[in-house]
Amino acid sequence: MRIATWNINSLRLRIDTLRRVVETIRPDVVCLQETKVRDEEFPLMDVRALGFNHVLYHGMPNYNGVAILSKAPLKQLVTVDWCERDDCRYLSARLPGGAVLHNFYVPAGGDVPDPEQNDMFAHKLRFLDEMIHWFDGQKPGRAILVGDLNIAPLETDVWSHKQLLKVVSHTPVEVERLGRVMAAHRWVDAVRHIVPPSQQLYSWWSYRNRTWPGDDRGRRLDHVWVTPALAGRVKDAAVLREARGWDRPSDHAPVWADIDLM
DNA sequence: ATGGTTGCATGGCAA
Repeated sequence: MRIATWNINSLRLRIDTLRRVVETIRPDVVCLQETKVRDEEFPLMDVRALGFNHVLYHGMPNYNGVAILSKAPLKQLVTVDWCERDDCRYLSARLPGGAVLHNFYVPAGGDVPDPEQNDMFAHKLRFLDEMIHWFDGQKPGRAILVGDLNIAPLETDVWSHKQLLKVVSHTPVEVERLGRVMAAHRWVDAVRHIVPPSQQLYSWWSYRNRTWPGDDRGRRLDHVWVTPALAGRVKDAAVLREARGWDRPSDHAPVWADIDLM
């Protein structure tokens, strides 16, 4: 099964780009973040026309919003409100074969990496703490976690480790928290299982760097993880980097992995 | 050090 994750930055604006992503990657399941559409206005017919007849979505006006698009039937699982607010950052489903799929949109955290000064950064850390406790209380089993985690954990996940140590997304406090989320459920980084950690790999490039891909100042914020039971079943994975160079792109590129779930 | 761009929705906020 090929599973893709993409922060689309407005589903309605980029439905044609989604079609191009689907034609290029040919995924069985697509997990979206930042759909930016309330449920009443979700473009269900357009999504079905792309071949996804089984669709879960959870959206709100203006911000956030997640969706899971699938060719095969899904079973929707209980939803969770993170940090006591329903701000549409999470959906989960059971896939054919029984594996659980989690789709996350972790808060970006604002600009100042200090929870005392910046409520958005405090929210990000609290969200990660809740993920730690949530996964700590569950048996790993067969599960897949994807999404925009808004953290680039490895030195090779950013264009300059040294220059980003104090930049939100790559600060030691966030990387340490994300490491504890991984440890809580013994998550394995499926993409780094395929692309060696020695190799630079990014999935996001700021809109503010107008020269893409010239200086290639990217970060790997989007992830696919699997539990140990599935680690040996990850057959391939990549970032669709070229999508960042398409007309009117999202600032994130899609990330996908092939996982043998049978 | 600062400002740079985008989307949603029409002012300013979050990314």
